[in-house]
Amino acid sequence: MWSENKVRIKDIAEELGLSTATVSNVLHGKTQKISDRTVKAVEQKLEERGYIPDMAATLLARNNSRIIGVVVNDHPKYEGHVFEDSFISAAINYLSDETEANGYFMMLKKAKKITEIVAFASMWNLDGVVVIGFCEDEYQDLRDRIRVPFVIYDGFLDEQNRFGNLTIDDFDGGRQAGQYLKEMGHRRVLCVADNEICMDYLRYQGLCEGLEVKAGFMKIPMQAAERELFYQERLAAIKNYTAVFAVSDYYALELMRFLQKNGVDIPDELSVIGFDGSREARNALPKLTTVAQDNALRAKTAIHLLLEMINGETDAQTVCIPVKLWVGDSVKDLKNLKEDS
Amino acid sequence: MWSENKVRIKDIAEELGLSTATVSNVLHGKTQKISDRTVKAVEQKLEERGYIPDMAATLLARNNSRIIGVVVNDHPKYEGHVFEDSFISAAINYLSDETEANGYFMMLKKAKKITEIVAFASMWNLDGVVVIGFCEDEYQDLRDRIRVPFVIYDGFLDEQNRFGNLTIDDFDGGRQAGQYLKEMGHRRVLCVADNEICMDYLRYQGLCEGLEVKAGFMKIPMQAAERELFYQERLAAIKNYTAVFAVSDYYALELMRFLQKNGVDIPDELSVIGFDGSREARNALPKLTTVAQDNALRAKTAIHLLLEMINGETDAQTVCIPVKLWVGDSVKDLKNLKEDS
DNA sequence: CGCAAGAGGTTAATCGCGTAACCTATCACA
DNA sequence: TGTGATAGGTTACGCGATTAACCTCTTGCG
Repeated sequence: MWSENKVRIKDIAEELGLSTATVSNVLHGKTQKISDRTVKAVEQKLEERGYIPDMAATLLARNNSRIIGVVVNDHPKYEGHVFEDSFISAAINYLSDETEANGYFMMLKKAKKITEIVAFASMWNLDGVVVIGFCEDEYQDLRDRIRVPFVIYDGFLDEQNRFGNLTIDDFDGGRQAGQYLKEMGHRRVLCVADNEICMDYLRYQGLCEGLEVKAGFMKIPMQAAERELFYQERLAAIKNYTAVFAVSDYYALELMRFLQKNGVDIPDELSVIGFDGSREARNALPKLTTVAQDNALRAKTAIHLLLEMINGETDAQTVCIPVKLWVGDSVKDLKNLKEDS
Repeated sequence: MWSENKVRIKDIAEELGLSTATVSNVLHGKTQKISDRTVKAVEQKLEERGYIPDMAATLLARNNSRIIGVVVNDHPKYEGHVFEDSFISAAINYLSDETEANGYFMMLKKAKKITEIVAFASMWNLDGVVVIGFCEDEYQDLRDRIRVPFVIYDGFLDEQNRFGNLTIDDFDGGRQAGQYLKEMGHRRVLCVADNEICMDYLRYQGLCEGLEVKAGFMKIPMQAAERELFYQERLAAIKNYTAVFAVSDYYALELMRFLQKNGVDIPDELSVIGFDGSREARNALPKLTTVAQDNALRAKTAIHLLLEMINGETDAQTVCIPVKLWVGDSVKDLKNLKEDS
């Protein structure tokens, strides 16, 4: 119905009076036992006929698929929009490039449960999986059920090295922010987070270390709807500080907008610093200074770790990705008040 | 190495002393010729052993793949970040949901050339393809080379109905913006666009129609680097208007930030209205009023049109998606100066 | 002269599933 | 008693590619 039929190895072989094995061997560079003339002839015919391998047949015939699955937790908090999240979409973008660069295909999927990942890996004979956004016990569960290696893209500190696992150095990120704020002359700094454990607390501790003085800590509500009122009630308290460090760009930008709406000039009256290095941070007014993660590096590392695990070259291990401060316009220089530009 | 081996139809059949054909028929609901006892037994065993079909084998055995490809033009202007673009990532998100809801798989790919799409469709036996971001002659080329139906996600007006093609009603979008501005008492309105043809011009014409008066038109440079200076030189001219309509949220937000940086209050001194309904618009300060596209509807329509084409139920045709004004805080009410909250 | 060792292939099984064609036993009915 | 329908399956091939095992013809060499 649409254009002519698909070209198969068999067609190529028949047209040249050869067997399919020979054509297949040429395709895979196993030309030791084939004369140069034949190789040339096959290559030319393949080119001429525009041969494209059938993946279904290829997958079925060999025992590795060269497909890597990327599975993202379709968490309710995203309300069905996971792939639009800036961290996730960056992950997808870079993972796509990186799998392709290594000669693999990527298959993308949202999942709510671990069993979906297992089924996904099984049905497509995935060589490995990158998982994003699940929690620790789910990963333990996954480890017991799945038959291929996987890497946790947004992992956590795990001294036992149970998983292929990527983390960032949260403490160092906080420290860099703290040190920068100190250099800019800030001493009264508030840390804003929605909990006081794990990575958020590491970031806070790093902040204090960098500042060389203890920062304030404010635990904000998880529910977006509650936060506006929460901030409203604490506006005066917040204005007591010269700078606010939020544990994510999301919170930083939200707070920045709240403050601006309430007539607080950023950074003149209050400095704000975020964490993530999102595009939103770079597009904000003023540009949000933030502890930036290198998403490209993270994806590269994830795929390389996964491939090594697939090839049995390495065991499950936690790899730490460095972070680096990105300077925008949201932090005021208290020490050095001459302006440039 | 990782957990036990995969369960095949053959295993199920052997354990029950049946043939694989019977198991396969149960799996596909072809149970007319199978006794209830056998059906129950098979179903139970499938459940018990956790059978998951092998897609490679399935694809190979039947002549449709139930895979839909989504191919996005990896255009240089995105600098390798296509999947992070807000329009694109929304498309991916909704298309993923919609393919799954219809029992299809989605395969995602960046491509630079039409031939990559053709090869992609061929190697995976795609049933159909959704393409995003290429231009008209490329689509014509694609039509001649590909063997399966495709739908253009971000299409254009095409009276000849040569393609499966989605457009929005650009004229009506402009009209809605114009009408709203008129209701808000604006008469001196400037339209900002980077060209004066096609959809941008339709939006401009719609704007004038809605306003019931001719709007100004300003063609801005394509190059991001040039625009700041361009605006700077025309700041006074721009401030002569009471409202600016930009043909995209991207331009609207960029202009809004520029104006704010230059001390112009939005919307008190100047109103701004955008086009697209992006997340950035909703998160801006002030929230950007914008002509919103319904991305969920677009994806749903794209998949339905594609499936109809796949099933031969419909020919290639252009489908128009309605747009609807989303009211933020970036347009001042000039007529009715009493404020509510 | 006879045998081994390449060179240059070919044959045929296999991957897991789908499906058209075929088989067999039972029962009804003229 | 023979015939045909029906229920309840089974057999066997094909999908397209990979690959181990197997040919056959030269040529070299003791």
